[in-house]
Amino acid sequence: MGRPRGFDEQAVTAAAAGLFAGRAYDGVSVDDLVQQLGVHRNSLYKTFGSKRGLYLAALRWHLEHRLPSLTEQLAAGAAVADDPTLDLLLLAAVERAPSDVEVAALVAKAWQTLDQALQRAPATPADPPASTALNALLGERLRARAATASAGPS
Amino acid sequence: MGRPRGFDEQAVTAAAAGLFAGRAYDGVSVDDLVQQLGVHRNSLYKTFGSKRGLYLAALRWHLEHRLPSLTEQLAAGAAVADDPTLDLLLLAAVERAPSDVEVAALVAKAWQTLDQALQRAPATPADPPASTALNALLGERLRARAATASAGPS
DNA sequence: CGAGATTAGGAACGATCGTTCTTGACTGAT
DNA sequence: ATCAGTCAAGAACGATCGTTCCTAATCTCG
Repeated sequence: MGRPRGFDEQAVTAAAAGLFAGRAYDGVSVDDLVQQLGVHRNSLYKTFGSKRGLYLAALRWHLEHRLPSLTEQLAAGAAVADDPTLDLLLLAAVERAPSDVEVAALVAKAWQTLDQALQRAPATPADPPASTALNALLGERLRARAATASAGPS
Repeated sequence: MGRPRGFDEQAVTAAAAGLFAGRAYDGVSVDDLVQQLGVHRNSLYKTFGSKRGLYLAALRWHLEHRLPSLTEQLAAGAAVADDPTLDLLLLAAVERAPSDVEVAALVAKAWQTLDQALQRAPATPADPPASTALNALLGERLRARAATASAGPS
């Protein structure tokens, strides 16, 4: 009953995550989302409730669909240089988590998953804390991100 | 000639850095700055030119005045858990640097300084790349920050 | 073929953003 | 004392923010 949806909710969610991985939360306006995702304002608000709702959905989607394969790659020792999932997590942790408990919870869960995956990496002789491997990875990605300044001041 | 300035420019710069270390750039409004710093709008714009000007001044000030002592502590092996300088750097690197080449340059310079300081840390038997120590430190601070969710969603 | 329901399209809302302007109070040098 | 120059106080600006509302267009089902 009623007109069918003209967009794929999952595709939109994933695309939104791409935007949120590139710029800060406040740097992505609803107009940007409407334009880049090709979905109308009304549909966005009907489907996700609010900008924050879309953000949370995007974060959740990435954590659920992309994080598993990412952890596999990491556990296999592969270098994942520019995975957008890491960027999304980085931004979520630094910028959103301190002022949004729901984001903080999602980020904490992601850390947990990644820690477990990295601990089963090619064994090190000593026994480092479970977190050191992920810390190093995050630091590395953080620096790589800071080095990719593309646009002008504002 | 003229009425003397009613505030200490360095103190204001430092205080502004404190605000920018706590929230994202877009999350700190000019009204916030005016209110928290106790300096009038006009004075801020007269002194720093713009919000971005104040941000850059704050970042530069912290890098020039706080980073040296921070590197000393780090080189001495001290644990600097909650230094606001690190938070400011973290936020600058993740959120501002990708879209502001000037911030990116400052951040890169800070990395360089910290790398050198950390490489002279209590010698490790092997010879890790110069960056690994800092990477670990950044990762650690990143996670600590994400875990301190205080305020509600919005 | 109509009801009923849900979408797309786009204008419009109040709030807040960064920035500028106007006015008057204050200070230091002449 | 006077004048010039700076600062303080706050109103005001246009732009943009996230969100809502209204009006068709378009689909499914009886």
